[in-house]
Amino acid sequence: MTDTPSEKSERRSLNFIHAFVEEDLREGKNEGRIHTRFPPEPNGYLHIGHAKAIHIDFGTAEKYGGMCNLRFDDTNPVKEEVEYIDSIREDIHWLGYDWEGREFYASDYFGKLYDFAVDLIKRGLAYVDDQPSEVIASQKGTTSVPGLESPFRNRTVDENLDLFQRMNKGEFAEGTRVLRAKIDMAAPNMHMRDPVIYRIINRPHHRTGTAWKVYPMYDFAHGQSDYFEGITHSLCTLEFEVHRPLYDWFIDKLMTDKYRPRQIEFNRLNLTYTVMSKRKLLQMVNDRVVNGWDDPRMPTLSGLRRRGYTPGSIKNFINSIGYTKVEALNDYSLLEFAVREDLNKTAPRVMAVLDPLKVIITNYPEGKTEELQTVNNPEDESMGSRTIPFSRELYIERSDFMEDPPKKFFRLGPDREVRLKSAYIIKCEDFEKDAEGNVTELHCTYDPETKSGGANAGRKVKGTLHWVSTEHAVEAEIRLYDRLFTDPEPDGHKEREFMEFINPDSLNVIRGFVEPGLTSAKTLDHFQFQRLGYFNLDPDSKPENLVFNRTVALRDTWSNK
RNA sequence: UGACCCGUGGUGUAAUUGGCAACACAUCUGAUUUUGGUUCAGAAGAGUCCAGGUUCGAGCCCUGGCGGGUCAACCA
Repeated sequence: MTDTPSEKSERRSLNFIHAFVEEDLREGKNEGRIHTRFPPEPNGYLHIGHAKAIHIDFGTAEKYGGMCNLRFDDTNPVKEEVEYIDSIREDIHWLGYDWEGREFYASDYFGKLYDFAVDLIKRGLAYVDDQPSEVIASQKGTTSVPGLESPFRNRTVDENLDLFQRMNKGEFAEGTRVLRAKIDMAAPNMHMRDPVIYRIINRPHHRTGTAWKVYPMYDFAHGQSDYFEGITHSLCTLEFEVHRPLYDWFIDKLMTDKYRPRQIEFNRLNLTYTVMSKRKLLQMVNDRVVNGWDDPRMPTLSGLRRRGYTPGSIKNFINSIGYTKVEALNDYSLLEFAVREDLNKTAPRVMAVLDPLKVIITNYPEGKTEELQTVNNPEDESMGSRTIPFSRELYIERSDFMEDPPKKFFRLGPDREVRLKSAYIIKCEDFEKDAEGNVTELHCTYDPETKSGGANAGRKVKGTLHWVSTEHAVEAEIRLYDRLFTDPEPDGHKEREFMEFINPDSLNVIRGFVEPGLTSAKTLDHFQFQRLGYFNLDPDSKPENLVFNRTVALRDTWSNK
C-alpha cells in the first residue's frame, strides 16, 4: 500500500495518542469502536488546561467517527456544587463541542459500584478496615519500605458484608471504617497497597441526596464508570500514570467479555505567568484578588471568553503545543500569537485614543466637519468602509508626540510631518506646556492637497497616527489587562507562595475616546484599535458607559535606541 | 534510597522500517504598507543529557550512568 504525500504528512503529524488509537483500530480491538469521555469534577470552573483535555477527548472521537461523553465525576459531595455544572456545559459548547445528550454522572453508577464492591468482598478481594486514617497511613510504608497488613485484613466474608452494609446504613461515624481492596501491602506501587475504595460521608449529595452514606473513591469509580459507558480510550493527564495498574486491576475483576477500556496519559498544559490549579484559582476568587471566576485575567474559559479570546484561537493554540509525555512549560506568547492571528482576519480597524493629547489644526475652519471615508479592514475589501468625522480639534495619542524626538522616531515632533490615518498630512508648528512642563496642546497645520484617497494624496511621510475628533468622539472606559503574575512560574517556587507574585498593575482602568459608532457594537465583537491592540466590548457594558476590554496588545516595536 | 514516566535550538513540538535533525513561537535584519500592525524575504540559534555497544549508517535499538517529574489523601 502506498501513501499519497498528504496521507504521509497526516500520519507524520499524528500525536502518540492517535497512534495508539490507530494501532487498536488495526488490531480490531473493541470491534473498531472509539468512545472517549470528558470527566470534569464539578468543583470549579473550566480553565484553559481543560481545553487541552476537551480537544483531545472530543477531537479523537470526531477524528475516528466515535463518540465522546460528558461525565461529571461527582464522587465527593464535600467538594462539589451544582453551580459549576452549568458553567462547565456552557464552556464546552463555547469551544464548539457537543456530547449529544450523553451527559452522565459518576453518581449514576453508585448502585452498580456498590454491587461491585459487594462482589469483591464475596470474592475475598475487599475488606472493611476499622482503623483511623492516620493508622492506615502509617501502615502504608514508604516508597522504599513495604507496608504492614491491617489486623482486619483477614476478616470473614460474612463479617465484611455485614459491616459494609451497616456502613451504608449510617450506623458508623465518618472516618471510623473504610472498605479497602485486598491487593498487596508490599507492592512497589503505593497505589496497590490495599487502597481505600469506599469511605463514609454524612453529607447530602447534590444528585443522590441522602440515599448513600458510603461514597466510592476516584480509583474505584473512574475506570468502572468508563467500563459501564463502553469507553474505549480513557485519556487523562500524566499524574494518573501510577494509577493505571489499579485501573487495570479493577477492570480485570469487572470484565465479562472482550471489551476493555484503556487509559492513556498525556502532559497537562502549563503556561508561563499562569496559575492553573483549581484550588488556587478558588483562593483568588475568595480572596477577591480577582472579581470572580470569569474575571478577564483568569485563565478560566469564561475569563478568556470575556477578555475576548475566541474559541478558534484557543483550538489553534492547543493544536500547536501538541500532546506528549514531557512535562512542558508553554510560552504565553504562543497563546497571544494564536489570538492575534485569528483576530487579525476578522477584527475591523477602528480609531481610539487611550491617552489623549489635544491637537488644533490652526488652518482648518472653525465649526466645519468633514465626513471621511475609511476602510474597515485594508486586507479584506468585503468588510466594507465607513465614515468618520474630521474637525479642527482632535485627540492623538500622547505617546505619538515627542518634544525632542530621537532619530528613528517616525511620529510627531516640532516641525515634523505625519499623516492622520484616512485624513490629511499635518505639520506640527507649535505646542503649549503647563507649569510642570507637560505638553498640553499641539498647534498644527494641515495640507488640504493630501486628503486621503485624493488625487494628490501620494506624498509620503514616515508616520501615520490614529486620532479622533474631540467633538464627536465618545468617551469610554477602557480596561487594560496585563498578566496577573509577575513571575513566569508563580507556581513553581517551593518556598514562596504564588500570591506573592501577583502583579499590582494587572488591571488599569482608564477613560479613553473611541470613534462614534461603536456604541451599537454587539457584545464581544472585536476591534483592532489601531496599533493599540485588539479590544472587545465587555458583556456588562452599558450604552451610557461603554466598557472595552483589551484582548491582546499589539507589539509596538519602536524602541528609543 | 522503591516503582513508574520523561530527556531533541531560548520555548513547544516533528523526524516513516534505523537513512541529510524539520516546523511554529520568541529573537534579530531588510522590503512593502495611509497602523512601527499585517504581509513578504532573510539571519542567527540544537548535532538530539552523558558514556559505551550493535550497525555501512543511531535522535530512534541495547547496556550503564546523569538529570527531571509523578506516587506514601477516607481529593480528583
